Amino acid sequence: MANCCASIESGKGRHEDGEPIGTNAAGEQKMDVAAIQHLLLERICLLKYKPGDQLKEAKLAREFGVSRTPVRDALNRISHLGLIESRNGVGTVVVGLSGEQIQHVYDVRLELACLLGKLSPITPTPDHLNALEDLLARAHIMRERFSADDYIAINHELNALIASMIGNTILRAMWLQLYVQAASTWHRVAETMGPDVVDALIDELNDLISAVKRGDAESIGHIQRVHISYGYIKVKTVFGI
Amino acid sequence: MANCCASIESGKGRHEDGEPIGTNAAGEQKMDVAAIQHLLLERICLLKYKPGDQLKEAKLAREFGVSRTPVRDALNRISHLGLIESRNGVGTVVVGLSGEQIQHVYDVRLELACLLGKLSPITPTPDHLNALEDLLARAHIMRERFSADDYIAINHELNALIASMIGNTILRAMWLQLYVQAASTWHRVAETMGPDVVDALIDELNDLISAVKRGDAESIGHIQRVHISYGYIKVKTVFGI
DNA sequence: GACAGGTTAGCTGTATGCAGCTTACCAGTG
DNA sequence: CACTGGTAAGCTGCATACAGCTAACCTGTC
Repeated sequence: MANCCASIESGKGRHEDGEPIGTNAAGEQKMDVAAIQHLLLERICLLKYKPGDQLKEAKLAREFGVSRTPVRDALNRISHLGLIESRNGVGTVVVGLSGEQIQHVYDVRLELACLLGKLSPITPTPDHLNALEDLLARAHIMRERFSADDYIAINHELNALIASMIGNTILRAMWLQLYVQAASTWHRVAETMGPDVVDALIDELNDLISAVKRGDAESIGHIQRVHISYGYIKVKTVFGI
Repeated sequence: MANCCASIESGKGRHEDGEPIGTNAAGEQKMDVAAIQHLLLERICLLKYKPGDQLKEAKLAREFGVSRTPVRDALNRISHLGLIESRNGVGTVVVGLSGEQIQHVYDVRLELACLLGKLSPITPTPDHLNALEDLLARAHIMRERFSADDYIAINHELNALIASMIGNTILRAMWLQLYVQAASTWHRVAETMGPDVVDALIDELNDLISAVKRGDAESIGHIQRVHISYGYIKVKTVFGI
């Protein structure tokens, strides 16, 4: 889970990869395209790759123990999200969405949240409840001692949990897509905000747990909407929109 | 526009492509990945490729005058739509969405339609009006003498026109994605329905023209919603949902 | 004639070499 | 010292050969 040896070079510091920096060269097992795709997206969401970072096909290929082809395939499959951009002769860079695009993403997320409970929601199971309470416990721990990485991880898992309650497969796919598009921005904002965001997260988790206990799937979307709106305001402040 | 020599083999008839059937071998100019991607999607929407058809990378590569690599890239970039499926050793086939998936697509489309006028719509220009009136004229001509291909083409262009009035780029992308996902199904239904659908299309175009003349961007989404609902009912009848 | 098993054709997945394009770097000149 | 021009390194885009897999076909047998 805690993969700390991302194959990446940040911004300016072009320090000529001298082969084995942190990557245990032959230690990685072969991954297929789907796994690579998932991993790359996760690294973008979790800020292991930040806007401006350069994703080099050859280096990723070495890390994953495959050739450039599967890596290229994975990059192509996530290209439609607008989070990476490949330019011939230059490289493939992670791009941050423009202020306008962020606004568009959030505007749509606010509207889609209301649909979560409307379009064939999945009734939460005890597993869902347990997962939520686990996240709440972790959030409480973090309240004592803030960690941006932990906050990001909890937020990430929470989103996956919410998505698993969306019965409409198309809506779920869009929900996940919008999350991915917003995640990098929001997490960078949350980093700068510090512990303040934890309280909001705890409030949200408490609301969600309460709704799940009542079996009130309808409310989950609206709780999400509140949380998204909260994040939107913070994002707007930082970006001066 | 009227490209009638699609590189494709339908269903069973595996008639051993003997090189030059209808494809002017070297006549095609080189296309880049984006163009190939656009063309493939259009062919799926316009029923040049129907569910069950096999898209062979090598054959497409020959048609477009490139190697398999750009074709594979294009296929990868549209794979997230769920309209094609590649299986090792078998081939890449066009897949029709399941009944449930169609339902999900239409349920979301109905909701998104209401947002068209809500999230930063673009005020229609005289160009939009002219385009709509052109489509209406073509629809009236088709009323005399029905042509499934013409109906499909008009519907296709209309959708692009509507999309061009969506200011929120994210919403526009989703709108286009949902159209592509629904297009193949709806157009196959429309084929079987025959001339009946033309009257509905004319009604819709008249409503849209009226709204555009009033400068009523808000209404466009709701007119779309009515039209989508009309199609949904027909689709449900055919698919017995 | 029906059926079982091997064989073969053909497809996608992968690896790899080459071409084209950018950019950083460095030497030469004012 | 500032600036310009050339050069080289490195990246993605593309082409191609090969490996692995699947399914259809054909032959031999009962």
